[in-house]
Amino acid sequence: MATKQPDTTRDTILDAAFCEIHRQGYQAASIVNILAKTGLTKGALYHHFPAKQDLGLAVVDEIIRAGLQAMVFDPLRESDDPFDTLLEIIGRKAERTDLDNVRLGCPLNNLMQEMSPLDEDFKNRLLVILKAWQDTFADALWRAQQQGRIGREVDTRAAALFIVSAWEGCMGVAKNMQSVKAYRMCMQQLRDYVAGLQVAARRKTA
Amino acid sequence: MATKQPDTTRDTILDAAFCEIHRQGYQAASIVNILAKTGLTKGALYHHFPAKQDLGLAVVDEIIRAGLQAMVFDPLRESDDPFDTLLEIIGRKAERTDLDNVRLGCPLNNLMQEMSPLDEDFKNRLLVILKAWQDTFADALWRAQQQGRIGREVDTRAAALFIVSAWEGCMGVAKNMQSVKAYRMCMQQLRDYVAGLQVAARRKTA
DNA sequence: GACGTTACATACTGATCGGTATGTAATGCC
DNA sequence: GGCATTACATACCGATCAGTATGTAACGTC
Repeated sequence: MATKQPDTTRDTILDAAFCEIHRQGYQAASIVNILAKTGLTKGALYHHFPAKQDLGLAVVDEIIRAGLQAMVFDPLRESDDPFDTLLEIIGRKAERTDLDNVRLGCPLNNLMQEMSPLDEDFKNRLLVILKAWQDTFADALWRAQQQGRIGREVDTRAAALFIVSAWEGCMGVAKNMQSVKAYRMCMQQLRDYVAGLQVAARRKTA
Repeated sequence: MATKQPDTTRDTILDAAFCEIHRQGYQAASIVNILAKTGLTKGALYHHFPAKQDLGLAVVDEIIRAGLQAMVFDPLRESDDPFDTLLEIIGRKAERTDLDNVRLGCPLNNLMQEMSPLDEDFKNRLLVILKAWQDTFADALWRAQQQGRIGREVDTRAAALFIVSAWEGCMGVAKNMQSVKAYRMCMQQLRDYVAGLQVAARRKTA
């Protein structure tokens, strides 16, 4: 490091923190471990982040949320053919996920499971992402419905919530199995479910 | 406590440990917290369990696994009408789940997400439960298929894996939302998916 | 009813944690 | 080019952690 570059330093810490939190979870993530990866010291970290929680929340906002926004939310919102785009996103996600992704799981889901019952701030930040995800899917399904691609009887918000849930569930189970194959099999089932929305009226089973 | 009852003491510790782990996660679960709930001391705990990990694994085997066995696995395996029983289990689970259940989430899923990448012993024990779950569902679907209740084109093992995944995903997402309503909505979608297996041939979307 | 064993209680240890107080060098501004 | 201010580094602190060493009382066996 030639000179002082505070923005770069901050990003370095943020990236290392994301990595450590992704591997160990937030609570087990060690400040000294994070710093060891960066070659920096506590002075640098606590200059940019007042406390460990601020670092964790910054990871949520600036890495996890931003990543989902770029990979899923934006493409879907900007698509003129949201139904096919949704199917494509699910399929591509299944294809591109490798063993490392499966091993560590979804960062969003990991943090939700760990932190939601323990910390209100985390819960609220994560909830914003989750709602945005559900809203994005619900909007895509609603537009698909307007386009006549899926049946009018489909409850788009319920379906959107279910897709997000199943999506995270697939990753969670595959993570425990440490199996890319299981993940793809599971995501294929989800894809079939979504594809099935476009044809037949579902029987009422209440 | 009148006299010494080693089995009772062990169960007391085990129950308190389950509760603490369910609330805090395994790593954040504090031995002293567990003991504080029981009124016992470290001497008692480390007499019955050589290390914290043994306590955690005992919770997995003797509480989580045994609970699922009694609530889900056994009823489904013993049922002569596995398809309706499966639908009933899903519906009853959605009905009986209250805010406390949603807040803390599924103990199995919590531990899978937290411990699978970190500890081989935990991963393997949890994997046994997950496989048993998938196998139970797959067997139920297979028998339903033999009975002509669901279509011959259904991949029973893939569907079973998906049901388990979506089940856990519903609870995980509802946990973050802290919403029983969202959980029930999500589980209803899962129920619809399962119910949908019995009628139409799914279109191939490969 | 002595006696070895089981079932605990008490007191302590080293390691690690997040966080802080303080020092210092680079930077931007005039 | 002095001079605050920013951007770090270093050294340290109290709290908490899992685990252990030791003591002691109840128990089963004869």
